[in-house]
Amino acid sequence: MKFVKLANDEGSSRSARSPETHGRLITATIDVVFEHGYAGATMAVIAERAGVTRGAIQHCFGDTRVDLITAVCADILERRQRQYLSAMTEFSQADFSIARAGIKAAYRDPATWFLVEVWIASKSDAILKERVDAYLTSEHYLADESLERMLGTTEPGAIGFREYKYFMRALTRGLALEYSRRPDPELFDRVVDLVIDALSFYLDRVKNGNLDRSE
Amino acid sequence: MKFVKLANDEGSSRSARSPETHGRLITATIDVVFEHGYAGATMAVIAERAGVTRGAIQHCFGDTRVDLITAVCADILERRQRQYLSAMTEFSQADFSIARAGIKAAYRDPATWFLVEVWIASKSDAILKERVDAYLTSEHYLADESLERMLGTTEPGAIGFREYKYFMRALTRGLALEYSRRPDPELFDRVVDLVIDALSFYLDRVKNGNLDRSE
DNA sequence: TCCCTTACATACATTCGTGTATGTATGTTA
DNA sequence: TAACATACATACACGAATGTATGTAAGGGA
Repeated sequence: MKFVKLANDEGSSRSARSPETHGRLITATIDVVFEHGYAGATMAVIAERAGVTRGAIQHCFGDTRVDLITAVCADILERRQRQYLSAMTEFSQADFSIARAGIKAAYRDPATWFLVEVWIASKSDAILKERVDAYLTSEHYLADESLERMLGTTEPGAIGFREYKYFMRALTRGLALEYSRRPDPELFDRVVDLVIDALSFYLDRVKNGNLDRSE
Repeated sequence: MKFVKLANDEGSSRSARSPETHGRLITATIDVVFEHGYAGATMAVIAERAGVTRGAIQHCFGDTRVDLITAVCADILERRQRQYLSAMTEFSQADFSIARAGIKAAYRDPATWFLVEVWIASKSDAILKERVDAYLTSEHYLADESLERMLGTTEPGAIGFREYKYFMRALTRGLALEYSRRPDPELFDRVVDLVIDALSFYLDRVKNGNLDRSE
């Protein structure tokens, strides 16, 4: 039987195509989950988005769907660890402007919502849960640690710091959810600005004991 | 063939049981979606949770799964409209303490997360989307209107009010997500308190032009 | 008391997605 | 240049969930 030539079959040589296919499958997976949800991210849909067939997925990431999802989670975590390390060397003195930029970057990143979708799905899929739980937990810790560094000036041991971290997580994920429905970065960036303004102002006053006339 | 007697077959008379079954199926659906996600909320699982068979669902809510989900959405919306109306008559003068209570109640309500799950699922299911979109939009408007009434003192027309509403939505949904993973009301209530404290304090100062020494 | 409607329970077919196996073409190396 | 490994494409079987149809029991009105 004859094999139809696909779009990615032009230009690059065959042997050099594997890493590219690998990368395209990962971004395709994230994008499809971002747009259609985990349940809508079928192997066939992902393969079509990447411009390959299901066989390519099998070859690159293993036989099962969970293998693919797990690989994508690992890739995201690895990327974020690198980002975190480079950010840490770049900013020696942490303050609110870094947290501001961090949240803005995080809620827009389809990978953020991808991880949420995977986590939700893992609630009803024991096999998936077993495979990805370590990655999700690591990302959780990474985000926490990152926040502690970004907000270092507000004293991690201080009262309310744990609530603070949970708030940042909830806000980021809530914005990621809204963003997946309605990608309006300008609006959501203004939301982040408003909230960070209020929080930094409030925390600054709390530290200095200037809370008179508050509601 | 012989029919096995089920648990709900004792006590109440047969004709009086329908409204009860109806209600139990609705709460079962919400709970199962809350715990297992939309994909994990199978007809069989929902029926088992409610203590009936799939036939009961068919009889009460129609032939398809979308019929059931739609009915639950309608029920939630109706209930929230009633809550909204009673809350509006109860509090003539709105302030931040009402918003505080409203968010605390909303993020804990499994129905909040149910609606988010349904909305996510509707992204990859055209038929579901067509049926529930009106309800989701109505709930959106209801929440917006409710917020405007609760925060009436901060002048809806003022700058940043739209950002304010989106923030409340993102926070509520983000907390609902965290809550579905880890039901720790005390922790999340403290998060709400922290944020509302900061926001009310900040907005109060903005109104009075007292923003010196802010970060 | 007979019939009819309500309120379910049960059974089966169809579909859709995955898991698995196998086929094909190209670069590479001996 | 022949064998082999890589990098995919294709085909099919199986299972789970849904959609659909039919069966059964109990209460109420004529």
